[in-house]
Amino acid sequence: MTIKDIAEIANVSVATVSRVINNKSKGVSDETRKRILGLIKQYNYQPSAVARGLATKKSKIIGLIIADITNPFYHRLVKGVEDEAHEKGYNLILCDGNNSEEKEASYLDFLNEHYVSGIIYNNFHNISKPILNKVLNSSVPFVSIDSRLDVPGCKCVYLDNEKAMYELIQYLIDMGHKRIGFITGPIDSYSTEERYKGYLKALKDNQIEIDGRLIIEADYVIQEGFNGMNILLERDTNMSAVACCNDLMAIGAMESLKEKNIKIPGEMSLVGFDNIDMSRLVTPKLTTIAQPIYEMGREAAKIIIDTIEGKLESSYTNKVFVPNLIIRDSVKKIK
Amino acid sequence: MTIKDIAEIANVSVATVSRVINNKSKGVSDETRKRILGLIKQYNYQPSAVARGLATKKSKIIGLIIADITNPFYHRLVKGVEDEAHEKGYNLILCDGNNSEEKEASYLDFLNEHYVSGIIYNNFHNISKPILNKVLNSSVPFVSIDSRLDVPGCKCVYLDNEKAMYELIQYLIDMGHKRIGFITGPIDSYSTEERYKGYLKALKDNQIEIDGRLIIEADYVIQEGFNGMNILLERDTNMSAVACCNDLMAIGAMESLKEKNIKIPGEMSLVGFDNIDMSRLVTPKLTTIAQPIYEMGREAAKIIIDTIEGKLESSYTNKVFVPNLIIRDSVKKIK
DNA sequence: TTGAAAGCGCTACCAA
DNA sequence: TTGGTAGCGCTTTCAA
Repeated sequence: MTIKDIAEIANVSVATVSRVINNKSKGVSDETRKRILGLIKQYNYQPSAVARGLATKKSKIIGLIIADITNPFYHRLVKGVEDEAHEKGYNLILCDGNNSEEKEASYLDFLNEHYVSGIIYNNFHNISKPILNKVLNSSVPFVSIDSRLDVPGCKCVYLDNEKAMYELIQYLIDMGHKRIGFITGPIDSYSTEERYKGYLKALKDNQIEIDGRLIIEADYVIQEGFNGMNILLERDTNMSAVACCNDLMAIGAMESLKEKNIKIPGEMSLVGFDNIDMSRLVTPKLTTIAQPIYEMGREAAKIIIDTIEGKLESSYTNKVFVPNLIIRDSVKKIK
Repeated sequence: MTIKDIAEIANVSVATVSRVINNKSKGVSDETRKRILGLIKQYNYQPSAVARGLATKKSKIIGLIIADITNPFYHRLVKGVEDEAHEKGYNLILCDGNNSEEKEASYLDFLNEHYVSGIIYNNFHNISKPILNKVLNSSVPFVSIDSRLDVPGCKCVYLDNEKAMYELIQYLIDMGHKRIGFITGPIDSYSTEERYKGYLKALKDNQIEIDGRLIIEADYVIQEGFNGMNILLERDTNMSAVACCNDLMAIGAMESLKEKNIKIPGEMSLVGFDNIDMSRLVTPKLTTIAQPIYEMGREAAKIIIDTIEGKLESSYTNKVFVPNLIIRDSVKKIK
């Protein structure tokens, strides 16, 4: 069933049918419109998105590239993007970049070949030159989530990560901790870098010496938190607390401590970042930073769609979200 | 940059260029082929998937509809589907049906309008008539995951859920439990139904009386496990163990028990189903059933692609995977 | 308000 | 081995 069939049945031209399926307000009489709508329903006609795409060079699709679908951080983000998109009549193609540049590139090509109308991008690492060039060349609206890009025309939505980590560390300090371990994510990433800054600044502002032996770079997965804590524990650093750059690593660190029968928070305090579901289900419940991740997803989708539809106010810059400290049971007050 | 541009630059016809981008083995001399390939690279030409789609009525896309991306059960499934698809040159459109028929329908339309070549489908509930009709009418290859459909031409991949639950309950019985609570998923679903059967059969085979007050129907999320356990606890049933139809609900049940200071497994044993990551991170670590979910995803993708490419052996029926009991710390042996 | 027709970028068939 | 070209299902411009 094509537009031509409907046109023939309705005894009108395809142009007229096209006008009604595209909801053009003028150019077709109410009577004709109603009749055609009826036929469309009756014959269950669905216009080919592919043919429309070819004719218009547009689609109602937005592509969402994320680093790893296995990471619980993304789920509410995806929901947020999807809910917003769906409400506005857009569909989502979700791509798991798998933290691989090759895979990201392949997805970017795929999205372009399908004339997607916009791309929302995320990665654990800073965006690489080749990838960025691909994006810039394709000239589809692009928003980056969870990192700040200094690229003209590219909007970003992210958390104030420096502030977040600063608050978290300040909390630890307020609880009496001075020797604070730090397990970071990959350091070549905007959000990690900012969190690192927050850590350093909090220590500095409290006149606490920075000790490189307390700092470990890891990779945002449970296993790496586990390994990181093991290494930290081997170094004789006299630390009383460890801050992890995400909850997953904090949970890994927790496993490491449990394995060694080190009591949390009795002998070691621990904090995470993200407030994933798991963080309140482990024992002890993890103190962490909540990101309004669902809202961030929605905002990203909103920006993309407004851009696509030419509705984005020219004054719009980036959107920075505010962190929220969630105090639970994994930190002990020490003298 | 279109095929026409390349053809002009190369001084050949578009037909020839088409032959080389489609890797047609014959019809192009090696020399011409090499030259065109060079040009394509040089000008960074990407054929329009949309135009190809229109011309061929096909795409290299397979659609994956899942019930809820928030459920950790799906992540490895998605990875499995994706890895297999990617290796074979297909791309994935991931759709979160959100357990809503309306949303599923809308995604199905979307996928059809984009000429996807195959659809992999999952849902917590049994597939509804309208949805099934949509699928059947569209005549794209269709495989159902995690449930068994008796529809001609539709292949299914799923776990032997009855056997799995039977083993789990038998294990509980072997550990001395007789009064065993059961928190099910939505009962109008193939996998849940099978698990229910397994529960009943295990009790029966061991001459244990079935008590309806021990059984609660819930909805596969943490909160429902929590509520379910609350209700079970209010009924004076003298139960010593509870089996949940997934880990998420078991974890919710665990929260309920902890809240009431009921020791696990000291005073109440608990088992889950799925072996999601979380199940080994909670305290106590959860005894559960592992599904080879990544492999199930791969298999589903393999079937779909083989079907698309006409390579599926006509003898192929459904693929049933074997469960694996994972014994951890949440069950106590009683006399 | 309506229709005719060109064109979107490809594929595939038929001829050369 | 190559090229010409109709056609895929739609949108959009121009004319009626």
